[in-house]
Amino acid sequence: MAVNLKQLAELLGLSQTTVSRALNGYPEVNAETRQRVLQAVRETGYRPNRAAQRLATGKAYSIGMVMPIAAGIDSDVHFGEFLAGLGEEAVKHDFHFVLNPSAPEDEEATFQRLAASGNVDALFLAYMRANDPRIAMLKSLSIPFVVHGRSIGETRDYPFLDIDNTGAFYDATRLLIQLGHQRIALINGPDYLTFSIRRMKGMARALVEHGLNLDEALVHHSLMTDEHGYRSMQRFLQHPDAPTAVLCSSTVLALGAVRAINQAGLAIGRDISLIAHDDVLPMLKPENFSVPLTTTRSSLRAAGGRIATRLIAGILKSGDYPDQELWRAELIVRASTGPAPQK
Amino acid sequence: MAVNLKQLAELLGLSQTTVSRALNGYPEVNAETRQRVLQAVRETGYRPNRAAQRLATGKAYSIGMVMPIAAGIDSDVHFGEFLAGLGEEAVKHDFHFVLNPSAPEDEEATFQRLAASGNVDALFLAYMRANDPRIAMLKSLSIPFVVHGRSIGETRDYPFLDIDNTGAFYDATRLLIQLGHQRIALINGPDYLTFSIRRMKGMARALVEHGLNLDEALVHHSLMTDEHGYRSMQRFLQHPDAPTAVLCSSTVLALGAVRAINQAGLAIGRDISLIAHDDVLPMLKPENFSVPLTTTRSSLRAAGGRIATRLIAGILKSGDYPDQELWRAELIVRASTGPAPQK
DNA sequence: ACGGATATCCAAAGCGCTTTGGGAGGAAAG
DNA sequence: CTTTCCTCCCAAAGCGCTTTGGATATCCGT
Repeated sequence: MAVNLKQLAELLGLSQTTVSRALNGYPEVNAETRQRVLQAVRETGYRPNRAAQRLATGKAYSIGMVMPIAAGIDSDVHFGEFLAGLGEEAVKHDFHFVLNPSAPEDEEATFQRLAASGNVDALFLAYMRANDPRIAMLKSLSIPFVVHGRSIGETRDYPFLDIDNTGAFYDATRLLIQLGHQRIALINGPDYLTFSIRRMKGMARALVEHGLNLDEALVHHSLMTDEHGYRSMQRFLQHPDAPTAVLCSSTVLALGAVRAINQAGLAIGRDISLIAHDDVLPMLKPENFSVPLTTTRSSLRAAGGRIATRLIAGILKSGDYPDQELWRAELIVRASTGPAPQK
Repeated sequence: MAVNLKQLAELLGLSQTTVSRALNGYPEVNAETRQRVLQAVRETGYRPNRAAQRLATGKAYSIGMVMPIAAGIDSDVHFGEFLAGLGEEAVKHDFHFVLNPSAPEDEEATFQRLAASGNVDALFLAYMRANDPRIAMLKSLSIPFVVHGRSIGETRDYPFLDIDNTGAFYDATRLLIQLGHQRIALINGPDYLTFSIRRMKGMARALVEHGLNLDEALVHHSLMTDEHGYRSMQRFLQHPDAPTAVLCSSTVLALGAVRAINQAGLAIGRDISLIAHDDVLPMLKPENFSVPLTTTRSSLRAAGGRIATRLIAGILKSGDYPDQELWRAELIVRASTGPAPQK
């Protein structure tokens, strides 16, 4: 049924060499011939056999990732969404995954095994922590990798894709300050992850620039579940000098926060303003909240896709992508932010 | 660095044929010779090249799965845990994954593409629903598969691994009845998934056998998050004729339920009894609950591993595993169940 | 002692692709 | 008109494994 290179070459009256070259973009083939080849590919539905390519090129055509087995990580919506982006893109290029579950303490060994197995061409790393030791490890492994996020307190000489968390929360905070808010709270992700650290930093910077200070009592760190959002918000509302605005590190947290606010009988956007970071989770759209949410937006799925793209391009040496990318998050103002209520 | 078959054969003064046969368990090789070969493998650390094996055998050495992109599925802890089991086992045998994210409406096409790609030797299916159309689809695809769970209202002629959900909740319910409980509630998973359906059935059966009835007001279906557990339990407690015992379909649900009970000032195991189904999530152990939880236990991770094992054995035609398995869940009595309180 | 099993082993032919090392033919250069 | 240089194409050699189709040697019964 499926044709192979040899048959395709015969069909065209060409040699396998030429057909192979035409397909792989080598220069020493006539433009017209190349067109004929491409046309024939379309007609026959020819797809190169990956196993043969692997054997011939020594490439594995697959990317490895260590799946962390730890509380609140593999389990969370955000991970699934990111994985979806990665998977979508990988499948397009007919790339495989090697998913290696590993407890944090074995991670190092797992990476090494994976790299040594010859079964993956590249590795992927996420959930960056401050001074993350895994980066040095990966560098020593002589296998390409991309990290999602950035470490803190490390040299910056490794490939990454991150969003400008500092900038996003700086912008969000400044918007709130401009609206007159003085008491602003933060419901953040786990405190050891760098994105949380940076978001808090962005917020603090904006406050300081406007002569305000970050009140530590108004900052909560936790796994990003709706439950934690609910509890944090409840506690904030009980605070003697309750905040008039709150930043959430995820729409999932915001979900819980909104619930707490409603329960307290307050009006979002009037009594209290809310801005959430939106990872663009398909089942949780900020515009569908009862009061549409002002957000800093950056798609996690897109990030997953982009990382796959870069990893694959790196393996195939096709296309040229920047080694380090910092995506800006868009600040999208909706109804959940309004002027600070008068005392 | 790494030796290949040829080198290994030379080293041993044998032909590649013989070495290959020795390794793959063919009979036409002297026992002593085989030992020598195995010894040499140990010494050299020889590992067959998977790409070459793929090419020679036509097998892909990888298993495909469609990752559902839908609310409360890919996102949940249970999925992660299951995936971990699958991944662990697959990696042991040096198998790959092809993770194909897909929205429910494209699932069919995704499966077909995956099967046709020649990139996977077997498929895996989960989140069974009643009358699940995907089973007939997979059967028509002429590619081996195993489903996790069972459909309802379908012929039973397909390979599956399921746990005896009916039995588990039957047992749990009977225990509660024996303890004198008459009003028993159920906090269940989504109502369209077969495990939920069966658990409710098991519960109903036990009740009926003891002259009791399932009160529909005491049954909630929802995604299995701690939040939903909390809310359901809260509502049950407000019920005019509140239950004295509750079954939860997951320890995650139980987490929320326990919170609601504590908040209401009730004592677990005395004022109200609780039994949860325990998927053996490493970060949520029933014995670590403030009042250790009585559970029906069956490890999700083990199920993932077992499915990988079966799939792999099927591909390799090594080992003989039953085509259909129904695992019993163990009823483990801890402190959360006690005699029904006197009115 | 001999034909025929039986037990072990081997050479060689693929699997489908990439890549090396030319070769033919025409254009540009001398 | 020869020499050199491109341009475009091809034959063939792998990549590392499995598997077919024998070989060779041993051992059996008769």
